[in-house]
Amino acid sequence: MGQRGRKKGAIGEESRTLLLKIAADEFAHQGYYETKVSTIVSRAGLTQPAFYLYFQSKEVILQELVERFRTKLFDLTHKSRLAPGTEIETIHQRIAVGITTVFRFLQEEPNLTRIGFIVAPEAEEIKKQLVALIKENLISEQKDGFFHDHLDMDIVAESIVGVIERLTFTKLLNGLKDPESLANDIVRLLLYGMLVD
Amino acid sequence: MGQRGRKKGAIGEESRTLLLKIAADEFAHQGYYETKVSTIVSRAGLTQPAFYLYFQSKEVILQELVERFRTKLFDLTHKSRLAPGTEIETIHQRIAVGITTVFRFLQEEPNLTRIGFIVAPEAEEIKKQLVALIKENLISEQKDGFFHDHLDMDIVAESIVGVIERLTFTKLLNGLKDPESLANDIVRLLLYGMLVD
Amino acid sequence: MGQRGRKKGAIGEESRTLLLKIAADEFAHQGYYETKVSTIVSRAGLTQPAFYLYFQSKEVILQELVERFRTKLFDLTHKSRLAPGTEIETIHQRIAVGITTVFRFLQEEPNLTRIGFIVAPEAEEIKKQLVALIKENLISEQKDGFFHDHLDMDIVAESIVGVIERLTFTKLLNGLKDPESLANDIVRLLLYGMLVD
Amino acid sequence: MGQRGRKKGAIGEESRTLLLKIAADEFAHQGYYETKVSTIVSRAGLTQPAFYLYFQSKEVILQELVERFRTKLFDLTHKSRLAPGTEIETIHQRIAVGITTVFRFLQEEPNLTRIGFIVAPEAEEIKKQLVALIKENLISEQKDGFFHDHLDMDIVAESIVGVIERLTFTKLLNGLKDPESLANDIVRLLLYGMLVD
DNA sequence: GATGAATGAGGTTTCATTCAT
DNA sequence: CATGAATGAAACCTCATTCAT
Repeated sequence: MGQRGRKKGAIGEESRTLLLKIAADEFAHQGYYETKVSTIVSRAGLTQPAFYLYFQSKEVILQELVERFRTKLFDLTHKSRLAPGTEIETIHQRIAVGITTVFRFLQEEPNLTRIGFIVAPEAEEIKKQLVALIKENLISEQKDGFFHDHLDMDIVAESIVGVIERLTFTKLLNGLKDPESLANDIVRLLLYGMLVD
Repeated sequence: MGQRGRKKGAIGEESRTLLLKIAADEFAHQGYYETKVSTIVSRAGLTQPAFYLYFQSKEVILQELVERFRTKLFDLTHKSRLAPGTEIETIHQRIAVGITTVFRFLQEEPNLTRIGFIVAPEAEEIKKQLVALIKENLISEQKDGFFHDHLDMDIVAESIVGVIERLTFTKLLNGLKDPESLANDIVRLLLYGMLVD
Repeated sequence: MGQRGRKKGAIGEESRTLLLKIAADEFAHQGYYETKVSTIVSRAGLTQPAFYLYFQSKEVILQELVERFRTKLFDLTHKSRLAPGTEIETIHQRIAVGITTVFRFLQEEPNLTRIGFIVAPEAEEIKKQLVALIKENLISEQKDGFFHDHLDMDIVAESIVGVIERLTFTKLLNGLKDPESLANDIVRLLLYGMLVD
Repeated sequence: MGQRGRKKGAIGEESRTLLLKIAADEFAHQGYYETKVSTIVSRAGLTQPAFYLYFQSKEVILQELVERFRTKLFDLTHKSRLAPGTEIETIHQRIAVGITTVFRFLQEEPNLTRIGFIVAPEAEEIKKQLVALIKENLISEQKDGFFHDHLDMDIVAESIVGVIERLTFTKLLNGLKDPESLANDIVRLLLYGMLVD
């Protein structure tokens, strides 16, 4: 399809996408309230009414970004759960892979990550869902005898999410560390503990 | 005491304190932007100009609350560091006590906690300071041979703060868990790990 | 007739007519300002620019509807005046027939009626013309000795229009009464009065 | 009370009253949609936010005016009903007095009248209430044998309101006729009819 | 004949903040 | 110490209308 081969409505779709991208950037870096529709459109080379051609309101565009984040995040965690680890994998490896996957996604979508974890009104809800998912996995592995019986997997799951969140913003998104090594750090710490025996 | 029996200035100080308390509540529960000066003053039984008698601006009153949080938090962690643990204490106990102290404070000041950890623009900075403090302690204990050499104490400190933050909001501030047991959970998890040997 | 069998322009005329009809409906029921061009075109299955293919502006389409109403209304009253009543007719009958004719038209064009009587900026002007017409008739009949000399036919004509307008909206357009009986009610009331002799 | 004797809040009350008065004028002459808050406040020598100090919205200030109209109108018709006509009064006089009272009020409040009868979304409702009130009176007088049995008092009441409305705008509010003579015209017409016996 | 895309202009409303008393 | 009254600034949003295809 040549440069004149634009599909019907292609240019509108482009504008919409552009607005979404810029909005994500603004929301991520300025927060909801400091993000002005006027800024978004002017960065897109458009005027204000154009914004309302594609989104009902400022709130709604945020929602769209949040849903995008939520969906991708849970799709991915779901998929990674189904992907059967090779038999040989140690539990360490299996968990590390899961966490790596999450980190990879967060790294690929830094703006959505800031939005979904911080800016969104539903941020807490999203994290809760993540906790629930992780907790499920942990419990099944606990039943399999991998983890101490006395561990409260709710607390552990919350902790993991707390750690992931913190390291995401302090080490991952600023390029200080990569997904793999971060995941490894976490797994090693949590599995074996800090104490010298 | 007659209507003129109030000590001069007392009532002003009272109003100021009241405004601060209400502002903390509003900021904590509505966030900065959804907190309206008009709401604060009306809850205080005052009028808008009265607000500006005590605080230069909405931003400034937030600052004051943030500084209050920061100061208390670091005073406390400082003091707790100086308080010499009994010789006999295990490392487990020593760390647990430190974390308990932090949790106790956060629990006593739930509004300031939300403000210092979430609402404040300097939230990240505050957490970084906390990380630094914890990291110092950890390194010294690592040098004393308590912890594995290979552990990156920066990551560990970040993780601890991440865990503390998360558990504060999901377990502590809503009364689901108390400081001691939370601290214990954390210490046990981090010191000994999850793995069955 | 195949899909290309339409006579050129036919479809354009159809669109124009459709837009007019829908606009009449919207103006009649929502008023001028609550009627949105976007609504009109979308109800017509068209897009906004299409609207401007047929009408210069929202104001102009209203004008066209108003003129349609005005023309029809005065055509009809004119014609009904020329149609010679049978010699035998009582004055009662003659007037009743005139009013019936008006009501019939208003009933057939409820939307135009609402527009011409309420929505149009020229509503007052239109009613004034109607008053003038009626007044002329009345005066000639007064000269013929049918009506009391002392009656101010200006007031009477205004009254008749007032009554017609009110009964149109409260009894005619909602189907509560038909043109004939309404006309009769009016004529009886005005000719013979309410009083028991 | 001297010129410095202003009661607390007096000046605010003045602004509010002024805004109401100007708004009434604007609504009456420009209609709701062509009335701009900016015009109202600038005519009052104020700025836009001042408007919202006294009224929640443009819609609400219209409502307040409408209610003012409605209340006054019905208060007055109520009172005039209770005021016992002298025994000696003819039915003609009694009715004329009632209509005169209404006209006097409409004349005193030309802006509210335009608002209540034309501009208000509830205009129709208000007129309906007026019709109901008049109808009641008429029926009781019909039972007393003053009026023909065959008259449908619903139609008559609607007619009276139609006439009042029309004559108000075409004869009363522009000073062409006074309340008394208008009322007389109406009563004479409706009671005795137009026909020469 | 019709559309996708966009805009100019303007309107209502909100809120932190200040002035004069 | 406090208030009544007001404002500057700006945000979001709507709508009729047009341009280029």
